[in-house]
Amino acid sequence: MSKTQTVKGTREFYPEEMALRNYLYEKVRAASQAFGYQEWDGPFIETIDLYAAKSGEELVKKQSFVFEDRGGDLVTLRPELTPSLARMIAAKQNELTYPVRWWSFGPFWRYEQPQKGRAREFFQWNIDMLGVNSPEADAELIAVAAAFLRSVKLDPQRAVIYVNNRRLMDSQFDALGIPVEKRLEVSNLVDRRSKMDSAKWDAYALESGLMQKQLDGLKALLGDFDLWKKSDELTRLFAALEALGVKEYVKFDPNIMRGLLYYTGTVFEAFDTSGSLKRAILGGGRYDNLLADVGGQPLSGVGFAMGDVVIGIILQEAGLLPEFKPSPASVMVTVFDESLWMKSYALASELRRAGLNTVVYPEPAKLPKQFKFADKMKMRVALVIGPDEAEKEQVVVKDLSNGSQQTVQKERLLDVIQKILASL
RNA sequence: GUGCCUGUAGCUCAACGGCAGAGCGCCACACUGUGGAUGUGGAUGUUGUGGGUUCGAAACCCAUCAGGCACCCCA
Repeated sequence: MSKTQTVKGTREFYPEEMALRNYLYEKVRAASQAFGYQEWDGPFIETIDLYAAKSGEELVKKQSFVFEDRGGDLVTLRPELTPSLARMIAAKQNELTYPVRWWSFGPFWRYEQPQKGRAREFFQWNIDMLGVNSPEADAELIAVAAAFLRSVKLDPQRAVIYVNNRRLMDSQFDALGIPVEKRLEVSNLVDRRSKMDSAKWDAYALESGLMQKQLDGLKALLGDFDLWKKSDELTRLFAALEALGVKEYVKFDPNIMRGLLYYTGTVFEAFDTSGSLKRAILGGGRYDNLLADVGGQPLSGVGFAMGDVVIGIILQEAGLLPEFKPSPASVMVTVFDESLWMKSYALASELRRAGLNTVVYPEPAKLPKQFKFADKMKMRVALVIGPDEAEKEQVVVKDLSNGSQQTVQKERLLDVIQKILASL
């Protein structure tokens, strides 16, 4: 072990991990762009004040990396993106073209206890639509999430997006006579239910001030998976999801509450149903009042976020990651001996100019060693220029996937290589 | 920030308080014009770190760091 350790909860991306990160980025971009969303980003460092307004005390006081800069101002590594989004939208509120559809994929930091699925430094996909307040807009965001899940080959049996609606739950809480000031506590109670055994949970609920009748009502509520039919918003949402072709990924669940204060309508969370992780893959919902806190006019939005850590573990455990290819080059030119060294270098250069990613062995070495290297780097084609070939302007082309090889004239070389690369 | 568990070779793990080991991987050779397979040989290390107990510590105790599980929160 080296003497200096990494900072707790940070992550080192060796080429294999970097490939996974780029794979996620690629799929995130594809899903976002398929629905016409524009890529954007905010600063990685913000003032602490930006988050003080709306993010919730927990996030600001306990989970942010806060520093005093050299000028004495308190700054923080961004723990989430939504406040930056709100400010940037507010700053150009009257010149943007609505609806705004924006997505982003970048680093975030939270000072948390690292464990499986949670790091202090992570990458997060954020995607939002602003300026339209409708269940159909909510459905579009859920459809983007489903499109992503589909694109990484997580099928609806494996990944489910659970949906609920804050307004629906509020009206149900009203009916039970649960006062507004108790809502947050009840929300937390609901969030906790799956983690406690039911007798304990009952006792805990009563202890927190619910009457027995309210508790019974609450339990009936949380077990009612047809409750969505009472909500016009959710009825429209599910109709839209069906039209968008993603209905099989989505289920109504009255137990989905979500802790963040700013959600006002539809809320949703995606989970892996069969893996070892019980953490949300992604989560989001509708928010209505975000811009007011940064000085903008009221503007409604809907969006969600997905961290790279949980989805990465799930895809790995499910065996859904594409095979890691160490070298971005598929072609390697061997160096036969010192006298032919520069011939190999020249050939490699020619191939690169023709658009082929090409590795050339950096020194003369025994051929077995060079071939072993090409094999380990999972390259597809190895080229040899020995004395015989050099004399006749030929090159030996070996297909490393099956061991077959042929000697070709240099003019035909590109064609032959390209044919091999094109075949599976 | 709190509680519990774990930390030994690159990886997965073993070793009763008594000489630190195995499998896989790695390197070399068999193979001086050809990778994967096979065989032979080789190197694995301040037992996370620092202290203590003991004739003797990888093991027991304390501290510390890191990881995991739960709480909290959440992507």
